Amino acid sequence: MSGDHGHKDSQVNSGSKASDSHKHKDKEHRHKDHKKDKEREKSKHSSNSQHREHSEKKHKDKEREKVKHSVDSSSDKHRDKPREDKERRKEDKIKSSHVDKPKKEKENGYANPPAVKSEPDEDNGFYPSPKHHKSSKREYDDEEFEYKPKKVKTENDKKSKKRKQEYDDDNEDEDIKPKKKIKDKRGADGKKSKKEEEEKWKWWEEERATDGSKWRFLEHKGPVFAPAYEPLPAKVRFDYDGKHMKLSPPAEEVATFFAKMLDHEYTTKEMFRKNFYKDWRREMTPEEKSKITDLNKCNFNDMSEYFKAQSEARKQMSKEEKQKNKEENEKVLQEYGFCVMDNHKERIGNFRIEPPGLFRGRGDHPKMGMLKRRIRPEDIIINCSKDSKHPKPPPGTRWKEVRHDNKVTWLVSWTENIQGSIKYIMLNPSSRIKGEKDWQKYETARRLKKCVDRLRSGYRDDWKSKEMRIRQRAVALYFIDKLALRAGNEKEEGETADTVGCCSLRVEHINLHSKMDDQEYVVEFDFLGKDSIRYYNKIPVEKRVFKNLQLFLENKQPEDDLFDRLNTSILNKHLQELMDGLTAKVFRTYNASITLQQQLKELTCPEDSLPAKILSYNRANRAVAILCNHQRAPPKTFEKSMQNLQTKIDEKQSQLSVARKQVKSAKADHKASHDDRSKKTVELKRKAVQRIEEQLMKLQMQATDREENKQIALGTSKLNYLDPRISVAWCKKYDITIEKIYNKTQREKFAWAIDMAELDYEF
DNA sequence: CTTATCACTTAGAATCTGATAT
DNA sequence: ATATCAGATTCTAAGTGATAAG
Repeated sequence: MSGDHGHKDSQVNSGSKASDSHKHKDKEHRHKDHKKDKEREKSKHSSNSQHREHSEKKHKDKEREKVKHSVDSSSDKHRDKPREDKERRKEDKIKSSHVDKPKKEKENGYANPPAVKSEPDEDNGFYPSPKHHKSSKREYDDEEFEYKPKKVKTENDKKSKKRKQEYDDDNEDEDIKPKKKIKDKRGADGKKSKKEEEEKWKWWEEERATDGSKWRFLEHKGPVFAPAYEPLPAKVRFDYDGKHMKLSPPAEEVATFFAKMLDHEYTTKEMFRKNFYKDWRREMTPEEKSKITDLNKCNFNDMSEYFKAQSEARKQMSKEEKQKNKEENEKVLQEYGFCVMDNHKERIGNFRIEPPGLFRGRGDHPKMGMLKRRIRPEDIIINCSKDSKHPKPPPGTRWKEVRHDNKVTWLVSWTENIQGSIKYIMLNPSSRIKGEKDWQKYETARRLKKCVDRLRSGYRDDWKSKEMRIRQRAVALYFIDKLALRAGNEKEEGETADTVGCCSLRVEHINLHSKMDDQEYVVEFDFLGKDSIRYYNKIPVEKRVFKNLQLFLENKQPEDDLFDRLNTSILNKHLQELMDGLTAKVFRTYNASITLQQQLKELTCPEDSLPAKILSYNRANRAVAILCNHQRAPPKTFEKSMQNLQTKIDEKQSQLSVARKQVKSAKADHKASHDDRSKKTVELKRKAVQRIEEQLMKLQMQATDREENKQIALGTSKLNYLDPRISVAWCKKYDITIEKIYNKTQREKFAWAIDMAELDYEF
């Protein structure tokens, strides 16, 4: 498929993920009666360790001998391990400082384990990441009361020169900001200048707080509530058992939620119907309850038709009406869509409270169809600073609470009734508070890059450990690193769909094949991950991993945990010891970003046309999306849109042949007449051919891109996993405008990267 | 330790919008 | 002008991981 264009990099080529396997809708896949009750779990472990005494195979015995469960061996771990690590690291450094790595070197290759370490030895990060040094993190050296944008933090020499020009204006900044803030609400002039300044605010050139506080001043208008329910016009019918029935407003409202989803597959699902019906009944009057006893006898069709007509009517609205609507929205946005945080007006991400409706859980969710209740002001907790103008609850209501907690970033929260979890209103990704965190995330991943070889040889050693828990940890980490699996927290059973990540993999999720086709030691993964997206992959592993997996599987039932002595908390604790700030998810970020960087190097030809370069970029992006298993349902209009494109290509092709003929005849003309005029015509026609060729090329690129992208979602990795500076640098290197790869929203989110990355940026 | 809670990031689908084709 | 479509935007569910509580 797409990403593999002859690169030998293991992240990209690892395994053979069936690209056609996406959503797993079948129920069989999920075992319903998987009871993970703790008692059973525990007893299993103890019996496990007993069982392990009688053996079948010789080499297994040997394996077993080496591995004792931690119960008896927790104290006999190798004491000298840390020292070893240190030594190794030193050695690596020495080597690497002399061996200049060729640019091409794969940064994360497993294929050839680190004979020579290749990381550049530039340890001092060029900006002080707060996560970096825990020690300094929580001390706040400048005084609480004054928020002064200070000069840019100490920078590494090589970077500083290019940043220098930009931060000379500290003082100016400082003066402008308060003024600007006051001016805010005023007329055109104030607004305009404010806008420009705000857009240009370079928070990344300012100091970050080093205590735990997230802000010093926060003022906002509170949330926008869902519009109140408007009862249906009398003519809209609801029929029960063939007879018209007028529902009470509360029951009717919930019925409309169902009616609006009638065309959706959800409403055919047993679980959905059951949950909906149960919650619906609770909204009914006693009479309704006694009359309505069977959901199957309910006819929502007329209601459904009514809503369809409504949305149709909305589409048919006149331009003026639409315009008016738009302005209305804009007004709400201006009023509620922004807040003031530390002297800057910032965009809020989701300022509207989620309207009531039926819960749409993904995959086989036990709660799908339940009523998501309406949120009232009394449910709302407001967070803002004490000295701000507090948001007002709607007339006649009050907030649940107003608090002033600057250790958190949210402005509004409420508790949702399906899972009992808390929902938040937070800032937009373009905000300082999100941007800083994002930047920091990539810096942590870059620190991982510097020590990943050490870590890798560490976990390889651990495959041989005497302790079961350490072996499990090491194999799990190998999967997380090599396959970019998620950590896999435990989930409460019965509350959510049955999905897993690495640490929560069960025996039934893998199959071992000591021989498969022409490969040895193949592990076949088949499980549902986040959002119930299927992960299917066959991947050859090292013999030692394979043997370990066999060991982990011994005496277990399909529904038992593969890594019974491991969970995310243990794993992350371990990772934290290996590197400050390291957690399982950092590997995903690291591997995604490093893969993009490599792929871009490999796939981009400097002499390619612009569309070809864009295709290369998308292919690099796609390689990452495949690695991270970011799938999507093929768009409903996919086939059609491919056809449309093909039609265009055909057209262009015939245009091209026409144009070519014209060149020929023009040439003939010129030969005959030899005059200037005909010569000009030849040139003109040639140009036309060239232009059409280019256009054709572009269309073909587009078609290829789209085809390859049929069920792969690029957005998630682009937005969450790829260090934007890699992309910015790539654009600069090949003289491609940033707009070609980032749309407006993305440019806003990545403003920091666009501003700071130069063409030589290395992740 | 285990479990619960909280805050925050990551995720695909649904919906909207505005450009382009008819 | 209107319909269609693709890309942008919104929506909110579902993860991760830190920390508090038991």
